[in-house]
Amino acid sequence: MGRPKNFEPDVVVAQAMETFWTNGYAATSPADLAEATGVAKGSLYHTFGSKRELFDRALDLYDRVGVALTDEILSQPGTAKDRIRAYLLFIVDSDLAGPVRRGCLAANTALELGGRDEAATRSVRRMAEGSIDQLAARIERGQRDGDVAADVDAQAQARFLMNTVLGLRVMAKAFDAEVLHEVVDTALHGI
Amino acid sequence: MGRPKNFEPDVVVAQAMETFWTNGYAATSPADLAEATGVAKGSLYHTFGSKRELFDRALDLYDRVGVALTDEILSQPGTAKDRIRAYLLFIVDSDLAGPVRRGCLAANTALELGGRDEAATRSVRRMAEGSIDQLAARIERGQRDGDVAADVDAQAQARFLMNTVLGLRVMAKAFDAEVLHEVVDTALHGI
DNA sequence: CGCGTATTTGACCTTGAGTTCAAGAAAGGA
DNA sequence: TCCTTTCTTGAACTCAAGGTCAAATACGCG
Repeated sequence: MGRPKNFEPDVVVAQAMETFWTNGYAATSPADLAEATGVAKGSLYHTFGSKRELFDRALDLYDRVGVALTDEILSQPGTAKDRIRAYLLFIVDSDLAGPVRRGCLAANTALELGGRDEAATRSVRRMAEGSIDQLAARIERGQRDGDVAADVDAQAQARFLMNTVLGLRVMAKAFDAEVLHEVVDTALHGI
Repeated sequence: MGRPKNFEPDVVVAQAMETFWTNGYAATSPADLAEATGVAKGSLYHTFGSKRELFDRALDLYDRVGVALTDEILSQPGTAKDRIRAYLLFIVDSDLAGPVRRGCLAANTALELGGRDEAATRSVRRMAEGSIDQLAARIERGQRDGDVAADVDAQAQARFLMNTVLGLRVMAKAFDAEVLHEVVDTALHGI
């Protein structure tokens, strides 16, 4: 009953995510979103309530995609060190591949809204903790497999690697591949 | 001749820097700046031309202060590793000390304007390269002093440390002292 | 003292952001 | 078929951002 939607909310969220990712939260206007999604402003508000709610859904999608991608890369065959290197290089290279250096939506959000916006800070923290857990799990598996020394503190290493990833996404805004790859190599010395 | 200024431009730039640092570039309005500095909007425009030019001067001040502070910390007595640790801890702790986690003005700018704004990207890159040079110089001094192994690549380590600093300033938005201190310790393993 | 110059200021202007809404359109059910 | 319901849409609204300006103000100088 009622007129059917003529767009897929999930698709719109994905398109909105791209727009927010490229421009940042504040610099993305409802008009931009309407143009990017092909859905009129009024419809967007009807479906999502507000710009902020749409953003929350976009951030959530970003998280889910990121977790899946991380999992896929880390679980391929190889030592922990190799897989984590592949993970870091993947981040660097996909960042460098696009026409615009967009960095990480979550990190961008942390810096743009973090501190003032309580909810945003919590989301970002939760996402970071998720990534840390994925990395720690892979390091622990490496210890069981015998390719990582037993005395390595997996949790500490994972946090450190998360920190490196965040650094890389900032560095990627201003430095080129050579420098970033060197940083990746240096960061991996501890594993 | 003519009416004298009744404010010190340098002081206003410093106050503007604080405001931009706390709120971000876009989220700081001319009205905010007028309130923070105690100077009317019209006067600000008369003296500085535009919000953007004021921001450029604020960023420049931030850079000069940062360079001086870094130099002071790195040149105090101790091994390279100890001094760099002190530097990292100083950044973390001063970030955590304030009521708001403001991170690094330069990094915030890089993420907020980087990519779209060519001039901002260049400024930030130049500032990062300056910090890298300071760190590299300190490591090389450590090698001459004999407290850093001769086979360490000072430039690569310095870039890596810069990356770590940027990561820390993002992490500081969402994590607490314990985690950040642990990251500092882990990052210093390579020196 | 009055004149020219440089500064100060709040009022004013334009533009666009974020949101709401009334009217119309497309479905199913009676 | 007409009605109800749900969705669509551009117009319209409010508010504030970023910037301009004319009038008022304060100094040095002849």
